[in-house]
Amino acid sequence: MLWSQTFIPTLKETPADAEIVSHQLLLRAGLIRKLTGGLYTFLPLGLKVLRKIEQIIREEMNRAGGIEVLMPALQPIDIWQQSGRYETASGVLFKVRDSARKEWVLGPTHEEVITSLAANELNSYRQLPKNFYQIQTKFRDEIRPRFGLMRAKEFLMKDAYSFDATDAGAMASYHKMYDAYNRIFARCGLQAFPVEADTGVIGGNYSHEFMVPAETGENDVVYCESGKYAANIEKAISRGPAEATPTESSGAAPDKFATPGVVTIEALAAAPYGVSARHQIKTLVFVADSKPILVLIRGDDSLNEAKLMAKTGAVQVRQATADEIVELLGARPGSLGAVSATLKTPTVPVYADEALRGARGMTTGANEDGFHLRHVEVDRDLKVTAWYDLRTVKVGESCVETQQPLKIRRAIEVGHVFKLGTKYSEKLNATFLAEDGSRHPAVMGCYGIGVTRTLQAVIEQCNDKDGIRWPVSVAPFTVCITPLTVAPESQPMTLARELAATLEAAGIEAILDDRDERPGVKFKDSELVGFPLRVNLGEKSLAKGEIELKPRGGTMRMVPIADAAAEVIAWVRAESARLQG
RNA sequence: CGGGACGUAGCUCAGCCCGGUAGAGCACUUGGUUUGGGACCAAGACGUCGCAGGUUCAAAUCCUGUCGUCCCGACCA
Repeated sequence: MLWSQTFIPTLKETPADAEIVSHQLLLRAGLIRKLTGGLYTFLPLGLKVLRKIEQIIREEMNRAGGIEVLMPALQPIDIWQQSGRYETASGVLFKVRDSARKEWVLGPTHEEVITSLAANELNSYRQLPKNFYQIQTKFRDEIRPRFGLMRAKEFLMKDAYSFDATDAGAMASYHKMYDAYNRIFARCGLQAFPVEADTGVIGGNYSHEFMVPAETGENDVVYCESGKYAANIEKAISRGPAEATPTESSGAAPDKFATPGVVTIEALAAAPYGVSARHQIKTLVFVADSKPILVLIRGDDSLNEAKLMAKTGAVQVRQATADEIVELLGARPGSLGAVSATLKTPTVPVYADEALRGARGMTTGANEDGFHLRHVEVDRDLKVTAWYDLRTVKVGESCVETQQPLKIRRAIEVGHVFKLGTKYSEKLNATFLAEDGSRHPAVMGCYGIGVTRTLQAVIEQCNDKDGIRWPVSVAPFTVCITPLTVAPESQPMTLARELAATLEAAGIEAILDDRDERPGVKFKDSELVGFPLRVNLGEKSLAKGEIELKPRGGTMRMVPIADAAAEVIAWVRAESARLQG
């Protein structure tokens, strides 16, 4: 491929609306251009990388027994109503109407479609297990598109769905995908690792996310350095708070005292009150599926809303408004409590974090503006509807596996595997006949990879001050051949054309920079775009009978003209071998 | 949807406070000189100052509204 014959609009300056380095480099290296927020055009080089990642995914999915299909992006709403997600996922659903005013959705994911297919086509245990996958554009009405391809309204996703006759079979399918994902990301040159994850709107009961460590990621991962424990912070557990919850009893009854103007944990912890956060009970009011609930957390902990949703089974949870709180409790935020005697509405459910079990000598709001209660004993003074682990794990807490201190780091989620169970197969009647003639819903799993996000994650992980450093497996071109003069019959250009032809014949993709530009421009561009190996053909070296090999980010090496092609091929083969998972 | 910032040439930005001729660098066109790390000289082309109202003799500049973009929070591959 000749550079002049394709389209690589590099930018010397950083576009103003790109915040993170991978987004900046996507634009500067001429891989993508924005149409509008959350929607991007892939330019030739970006598309080449995308196709390479797709191909790696396809190879590994096929190797793991996946069967490729292609489902409609435009979907009827009835299957979404049947699964119940027309409501629960309505926040991300793009809805469109046809000329007859009939409503459709643009698929954000395909459990409904594939399960409908399975309902019709998979009727016998003899047909199971099956794992269908596709690589397709997804549409999500993201509340806030962000960071270029990281969170877009439209993005390319590989999604796979497994159907098994038994739970054990479903676990086996799950682990096949888990292993395939590890290979896929390794082959893409990414350092990605699986962590335990919350299942969210998709539902199900077992799940891992594949995370790429990066400061710009949108997730916090809690992990133990032993490697024995890693989980998304939404799901993570520990052996509890570093400091124990107070349990010593003074025997005194709850005592109301005036705290004018005190509406925060910090204010109550400060003089003249001096009630440390650990001795306070934080009372939060939420509306869960339209019903108010009270949530109790130790004063120095923070609530994990994902856990709240998961544990209570609520589908939609939001914080109550100030007006709703006053109506429910008769006081404003800052003076709220759950002590039974102070509750205006005693029937309201009270969910308490495990860390508060047996707590005594606590202080909490009196449900009267400007007053708190002290000497509160949870078991004696409160009626707790249910105890759950609701707190967010903090750095340094003890690992449940090893008791070592836990760490937290930011990461980008590039893949997610779920064991779904029979949630969708039951709702959409995907049942099969077992050997004994009994009918059962298929046991399902679903498995996603954000292909476009993976592309950007590679850039986020592989770059330096000069630009991108593509792993050979996904580089748009493996070799950039750079003649320093481009007159058609010049020696550099003649040798460049020969080398390009030889590499092509060896199955190595090369781009020949035939632009009549000064060497500096060509060097800068090739480094910005990030081709793994550049071959310089300049009169200076050629006069000594040499050609220059410059690996991206490595040191230049001279090789005799006659050996150049063989040396390049050997280099590429060695690099490729390193990335074979 | 809440909070913040910003919309001026293809790109990066100045001008706005204090109203009065719309600017710079890069990119682009032409000619010349250069040619191993984003060249130089000269000439040129490129703008409804996001949009709509208002105030004013006069608005990029002041006021109101609106649209868009980016960042922080709730959502997710």
